[in-house]
Amino acid sequence: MPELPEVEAARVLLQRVLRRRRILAVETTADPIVYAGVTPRRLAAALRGRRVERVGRKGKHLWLELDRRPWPVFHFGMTGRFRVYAREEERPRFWKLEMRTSSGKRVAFADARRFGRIRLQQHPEKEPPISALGFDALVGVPPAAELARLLARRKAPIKAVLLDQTVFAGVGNWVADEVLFQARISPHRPAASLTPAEVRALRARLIAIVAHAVKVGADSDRFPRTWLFHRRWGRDASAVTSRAERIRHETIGGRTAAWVPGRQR
DNA sequence: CTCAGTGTTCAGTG
DNA sequence: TCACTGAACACTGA
Repeated sequence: MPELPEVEAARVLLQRVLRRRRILAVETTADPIVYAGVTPRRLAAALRGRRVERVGRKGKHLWLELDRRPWPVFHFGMTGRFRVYAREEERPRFWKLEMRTSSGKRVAFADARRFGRIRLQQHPEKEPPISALGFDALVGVPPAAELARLLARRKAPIKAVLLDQTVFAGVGNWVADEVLFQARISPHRPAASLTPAEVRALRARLIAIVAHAVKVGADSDRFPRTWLFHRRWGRDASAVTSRAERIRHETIGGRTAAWVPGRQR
């Protein structure tokens, strides 16, 4: 579930469970793919006994700020998630790391598909991949004039540019489609072809969509019924919006785009 | 059995 | 050098 709103929901959850608490015990698995450049032994040693001061996030990356560096950095890939529970038997399937806290709770990072990554870094925000990100789509969206300047240099389809994390950090496939749907812009439009009014609309919808999704804890049942989100899944040729407009599915920028030709120009 | 998929990276092309 | 495209990655679930 991991675009910015889902990762922010995880950040809030972890902050609630871990903040100002000590990590008493750490369990690891041997997964050389998800463990990116760090051994289970080093990761456990870095975490055990540490106090969590706060939990940080930029784009789709999340990290724990401990009372001593280095810090663990998590990327969720397609299927990464955190779970909080009380007993070992409740450990989620595909768990990669479990921390037990001074409150007795357990926190695990799990990832079925293994596109997720766990790193150990001295200064996460100053090192790749986080240092290469653009503005954060929740707290860092620039003024319309500056955003227009960024887009003016790009001739790729706006859908592809929205997914470019070096520009819009945190935007993923469903957020990008939702923004273009609500702003009434075709995903095929070269980014540089957007008018100033369209850039303003795109910016306003991005801010509103991300803010709402975060406010409801990324619980999609609480997204407005008019959102494309509820109807975009599965390449269903008969899919329609809440106003009975036909939804088209096609590959743009290497991803499935769901959009409404009758409404997006 | 086949295919799509909430993401990123890398090789190849122009 | 840079922007862009498409394949590859690993695995589940429909």
